[in-house]
Amino acid sequence: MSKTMEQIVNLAKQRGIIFPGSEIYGGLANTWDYGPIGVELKNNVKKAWWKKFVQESPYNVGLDAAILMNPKTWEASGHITNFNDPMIDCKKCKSRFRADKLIEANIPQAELPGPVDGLTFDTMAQLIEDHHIPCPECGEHEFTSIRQFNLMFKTYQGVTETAKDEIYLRPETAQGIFVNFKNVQRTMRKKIPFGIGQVGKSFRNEITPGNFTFRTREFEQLELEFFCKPGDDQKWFQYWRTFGYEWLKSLNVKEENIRLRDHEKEELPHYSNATTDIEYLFPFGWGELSSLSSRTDYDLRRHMEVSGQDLQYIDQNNNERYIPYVIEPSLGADRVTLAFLAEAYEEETISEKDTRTVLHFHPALAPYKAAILPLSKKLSEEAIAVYQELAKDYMVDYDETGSIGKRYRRQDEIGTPFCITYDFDSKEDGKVTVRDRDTMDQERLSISELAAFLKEKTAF
RNA sequence: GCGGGUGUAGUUUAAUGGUAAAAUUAGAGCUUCCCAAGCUCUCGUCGUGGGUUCGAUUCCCAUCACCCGCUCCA
Repeated sequence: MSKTMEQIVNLAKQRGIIFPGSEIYGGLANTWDYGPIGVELKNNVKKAWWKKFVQESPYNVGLDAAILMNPKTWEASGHITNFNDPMIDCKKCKSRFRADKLIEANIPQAELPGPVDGLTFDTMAQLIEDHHIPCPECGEHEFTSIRQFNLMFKTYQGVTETAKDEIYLRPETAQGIFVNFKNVQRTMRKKIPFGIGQVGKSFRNEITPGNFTFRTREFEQLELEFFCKPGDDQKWFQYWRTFGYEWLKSLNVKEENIRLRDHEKEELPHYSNATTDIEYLFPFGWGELSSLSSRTDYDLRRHMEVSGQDLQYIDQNNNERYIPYVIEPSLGADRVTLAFLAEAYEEETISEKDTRTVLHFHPALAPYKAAILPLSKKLSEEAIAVYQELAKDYMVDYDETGSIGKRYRRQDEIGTPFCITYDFDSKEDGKVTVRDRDTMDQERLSISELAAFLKEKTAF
């Protein structure tokens, strides 16, 4: 059955998964707040990532670097040059273009006064004028002046707002890893190959955010920078490519909804010699979840140049010195969370008049692992005792309001995999009924069996 | 940022230049006791700010947000 973003957004708002940001003030464009159910889901996504990419990895360790970094970082990373786009608008058809791309496409390299990247806005405007470059959309030649779009958020360190104290919110978490490469390698006594994983917020002034939490200006990344010997990069690229793909599949993302897309040479970013996106088929179309990049030694080399520090790795075995190559499998935490939400969403037809909305999350991702539902309020006391016992180890819900059927449906809508009913026999035989969200199968278990059952089912 | 569209209970929809209605949801109670049952009661709405008007949810302007398209996307 088809699903739409609208249905997912509505359910998210209705059930405490994701709310529009600052809603009582009329909102703030493209900000979203994770509600009580959503924060559990997203935390579980982050936990599941950390478990496979850091905890269980024989190679990798973790890190949590600061969002605010020395501005030199962005000079070294290339963000100051490359995150600044010269934009120009056609006055006739209102289309917008990048002035540098317009010049590249219309003027042969040889006729330019230098590389396009290095041109001033004035020179670019003059070139567009002199060559009478037409609008690619409507063919007219009537452009606005060139304006600069900086995709990095600026703020000030200290209380005075002078240019000197201007700093940026990080546009990616990766640089926090690169600047700590030496610290981590030395303190953890790591030998190449090894990786550093990090989960954290990044900020980008995207021109067009949208599609719910898919593209927002504040977002969370799941990043791994994997350092290897130059020459081994292709091998590790393949390794992490499979690893990321398998990770998604192991969390119940269907194969037909994921695809790997290798970038053409022309669309490779300046730091990369190979990039593969993992894309997911959202209700609005294919969208990038993850970008696996082979970054060569670009980042460490640039940080060496700008900082003057030696970031080379010394291989003690053969006294070899080199700048490690980097493979970066990184994921968008909000995007992956949205993908799991979209993947899990289903409207099931039970009978002619009856449908139920179900989120078929992998139990490891489910916000609540189980819900305790007493068959009658007369059984509250005993049922609450079961709830409290389980709450020590699991995120569980308790609900005694309304009919039992309604309570099942409520839990289905937030993806709780197991509903546990405490009935009139429970007091006698010490057993409860466990109902499986997906199969609707029921099983009668004692409390100790229940603990083992949940442990097995929610394992990842 | 540009063009187009939309904005009425949590949700889906009505009506109206004289301060708004239904269903559903939510809450309380009765009943039932394993899949949205029934009954009673209750809470809850004109995105925001101006203007016109005796009076604006309705007309006008601005703004904010959302949707579609474009531009962009490390």
